[in-house]
Amino acid sequence: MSLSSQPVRSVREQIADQLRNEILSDQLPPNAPLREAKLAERFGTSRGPIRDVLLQLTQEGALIYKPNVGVRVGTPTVNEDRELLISLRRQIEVRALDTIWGHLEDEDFRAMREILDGMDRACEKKDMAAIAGSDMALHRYLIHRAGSADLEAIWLSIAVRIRMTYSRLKTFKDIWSEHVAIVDAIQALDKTAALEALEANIV
Amino acid sequence: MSLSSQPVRSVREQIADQLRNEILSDQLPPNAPLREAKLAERFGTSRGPIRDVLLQLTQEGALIYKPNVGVRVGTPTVNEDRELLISLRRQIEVRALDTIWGHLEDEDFRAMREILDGMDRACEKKDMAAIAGSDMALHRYLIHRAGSADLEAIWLSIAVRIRMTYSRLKTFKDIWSEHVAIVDAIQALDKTAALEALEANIV
DNA sequence: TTAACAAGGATTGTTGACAATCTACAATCA
DNA sequence: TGATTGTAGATTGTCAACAATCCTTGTTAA
Repeated sequence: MSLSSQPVRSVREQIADQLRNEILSDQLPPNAPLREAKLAERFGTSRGPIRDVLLQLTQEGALIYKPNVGVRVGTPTVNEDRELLISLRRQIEVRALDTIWGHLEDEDFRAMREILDGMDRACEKKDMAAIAGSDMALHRYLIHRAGSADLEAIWLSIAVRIRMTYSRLKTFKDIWSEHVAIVDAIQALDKTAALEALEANIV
Repeated sequence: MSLSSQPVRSVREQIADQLRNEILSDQLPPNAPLREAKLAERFGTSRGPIRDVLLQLTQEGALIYKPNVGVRVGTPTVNEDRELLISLRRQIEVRALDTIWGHLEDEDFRAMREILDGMDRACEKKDMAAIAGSDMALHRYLIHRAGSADLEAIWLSIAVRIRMTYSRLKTFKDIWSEHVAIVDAIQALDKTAALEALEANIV
């Protein structure tokens, strides 16, 4: 097949991804208001599709909706609640790893390496939105390959609320290295290393 | 204060609750299509608010959306995935119980008893939508009182996907009794009994 | 008989306009 | 001076109309 077989992504999906990444990377900081009309102008649509996106992101946990007032960027979950969410997220990711173990193909590793390449470039450019997006995309790829849309949706809802922080790492490159280690261990079929790398990454 | 202080529920919220209950009780069976125009007629609104509701329920996990085609009722999660969701749900509910333990007031027990009365009436009438709604409402009350909107949203997303089944119980009255036992144990501050009743209920 | 194509109807997606609600600020009153 | 009220502008919520897409059925060709 010589023609591209990339899935066509809907306008809604693209806008949602873009805004989610901006929220996850703090480009849109907690409590920042989002205005339908401005976003419609920014993305070249009418307000209708923007409303859909804002509603989706609200349900995902990225935004807080107030009737007749609008939506604002939500505050990340903290303290014990965050600990519980991290624990839940880990359980889902470990389960996904179990499910896909030994079943990934060359195409899968090609796709994950591609995500890592994007992350590498984002780290070079210190582009936090793209870093956050790649981070999310890699983990999500594994969940997605495990095949349960339900677990994937719940995982997303948790991941969005946790808001990964990168302050524990010294350099941008460390963000990338940590994720490379996960993929390397999976590809080498070293489950102990994969689980360790994965759980060390979700904190 | 002699005037009612009941919170006003938005039209969207009321429609979402009604449809969710119908889905949870199988009145709207898996794979059944939902049509915007028909629902708009049924609820006396335009299609816009209905689209909002359908999008919300889709994100919650009750509906499956297909671009340009519409939404259908989702299929409950089964097998190992369901086991994991039940485990996650239990962890969230146990955490909520910890958080509220010893802090509930007379007003809370009045509210929960009121939900149980509604469940009792629903059982008499064998009204599955109302039973499912009461079941959800009681558990959700506890989560809500624990004070984390994030955990509440994730809990809802899990609960909707699990779809409680009542076939393990002999009579409609058993459904109610099982929930009475939970509230009784909480009110008596008997934590062991509360945890046992709660976990036995979520299967 | 089966597969491919065309057409009509059903339904969703988008748009712009109007109605409803909220917020911020100024003016007035006690 | 602080509290209350009124007003204007910003923004969301809803509506109806039109555009786009899909599904179903019927027809035709191999």
